[in-house]
Amino acid sequence: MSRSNPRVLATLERAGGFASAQEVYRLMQREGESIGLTTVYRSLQSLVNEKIVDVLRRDDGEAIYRLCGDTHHHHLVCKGCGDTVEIEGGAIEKWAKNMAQEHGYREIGHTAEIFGLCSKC
Amino acid sequence: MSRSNPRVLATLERAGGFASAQEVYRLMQREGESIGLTTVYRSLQSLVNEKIVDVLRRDDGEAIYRLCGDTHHHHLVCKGCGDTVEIEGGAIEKWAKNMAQEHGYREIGHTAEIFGLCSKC
DNA sequence: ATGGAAATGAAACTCATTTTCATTTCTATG
DNA sequence: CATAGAAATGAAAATGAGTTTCATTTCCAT
Repeated sequence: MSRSNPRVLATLERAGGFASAQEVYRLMQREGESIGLTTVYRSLQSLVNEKIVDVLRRDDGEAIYRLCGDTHHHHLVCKGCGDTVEIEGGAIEKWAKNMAQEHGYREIGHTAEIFGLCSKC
Repeated sequence: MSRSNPRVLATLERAGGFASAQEVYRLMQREGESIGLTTVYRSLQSLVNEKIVDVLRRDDGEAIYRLCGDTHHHHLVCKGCGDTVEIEGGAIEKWAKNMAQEHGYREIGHTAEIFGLCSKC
């Protein structure tokens, strides 16, 4: 198993805590850091597993990685500019739990994202 | 410009109103329909432009197409056997609308899936 | 008919992401 | 210190979704 390369995390932070793997890679290259694209992907993957980083998808399907706080939350993403708001999902948690119970499911997880156009777009 | 091929729409309907382009294509092939992958993509694209169909993204980034207006529902998926239950999401709809309004977002859509282990697994 | 516009699909292409595998770097233990 | 095994690394090849190109076919309107 690979562990997350700290330089990747540092770069993601420097990028405003929001970038795709390719962007992180290009950024590191441009700043003269010697690293392989494979390692960038692996590190981001590890950061996701360690729940230090969150993955979302751009409209074109490219994965974007984003530093996130530890409270479990959901996202409100603008389809226009990609701006993201972290939101509480109390209602969702309950809904998920209810639905799961109703159908006899255990060890529940869920995903929920809202997307639309922000006031600026 | 191309127009949407009615057989593609029919197949998407038959698929439960919810499938990726590749799935629609494979389904048509399996059922002996003669069609090219390109046409499937073009037709789905047109259906999206005509707002007959909606696009979402799977977790792996693959685009999935969904009939609009179709009373929209969510899925409860078993991580073990892949069994899927379609569920109502009234609570989610309200939550999404509220959150969006609260942050000044318009033209809202959302995704929400629950996953866990079913009673058999 | 017939000429042009729209539709079609095979194949080549793009591009993000994953896999493979040989090499390098650590690290624990003798 | 030596050194063997484990983990990390990255170049290159592979994968797979989606797009583009272009030659061919199908549709119509005249």
